[in-house]
Amino acid sequence: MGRNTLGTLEQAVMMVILALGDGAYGVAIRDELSRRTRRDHTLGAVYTTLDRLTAKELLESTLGEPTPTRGGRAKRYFKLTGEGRQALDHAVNARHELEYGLDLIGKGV
Amino acid sequence: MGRNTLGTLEQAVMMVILALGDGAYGVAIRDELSRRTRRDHTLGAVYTTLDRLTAKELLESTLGEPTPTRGGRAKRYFKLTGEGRQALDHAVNARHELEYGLDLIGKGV
DNA sequence: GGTCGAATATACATTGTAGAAGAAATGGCG
DNA sequence: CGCCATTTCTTCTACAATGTATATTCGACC
Repeated sequence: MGRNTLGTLEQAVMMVILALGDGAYGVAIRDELSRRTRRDHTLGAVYTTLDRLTAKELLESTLGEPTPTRGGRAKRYFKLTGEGRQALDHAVNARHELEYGLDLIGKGV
Repeated sequence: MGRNTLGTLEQAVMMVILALGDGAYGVAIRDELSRRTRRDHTLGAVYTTLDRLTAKELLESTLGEPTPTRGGRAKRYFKLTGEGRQALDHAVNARHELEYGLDLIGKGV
């Protein structure tokens, strides 16, 4: 069984999906991601990550209905699978283990 | 000035270096890293990361004295530069921003 | 048809990871 | 004493996985 290690962006995207709940589709994910990280992420980067996570079965997606607005094409909504949830939890725990005992000057918080 | 984004392993290595203080050299870093992440990291992986972070001037290193024990070759000690400290802080803050408001405490789903 | 929101395809750069090889030190034995 | 096996640590090299950007396609309005 291959260990499911997660990259920085992958983790970020998964967290954003959790934060968005329903309503987590490509463009919204990109926007929220950019907002939270204060960095400009391109749509391509986000979609590529979504695809890869889906291929690893850490995410699953469903196609929604078109919305009656100009350009209102059907959106693809993403959510974590059980496995995805587990992988993210593991990553978060590992992270905390690493931060443990360190005084990282997090002033922004 | 290129943005200094940090990968998962890069951040982990930097945190371990902070945790080790003096005494942060290749092998010790590998061991502590493996212990904290509960994963087996090879020396090659660690040294490559150390090299790259040094090239980006996020780390600096000094060569120590040989120790009078069998195989006691001189060790190379690493520590964060100011820039490295800054980059790590930024990464940690971004992370917190992402975790903010999420219920991530995974009770083994 | 034009253009707008959304998604897919493609290409290349950076990071992650492993295994093998090279260097410097000591200890033991002929 | 000289020398080589052994130990510890570092460097080199190669390839897989992630990160990132740009261009292209798709479908829905007006």
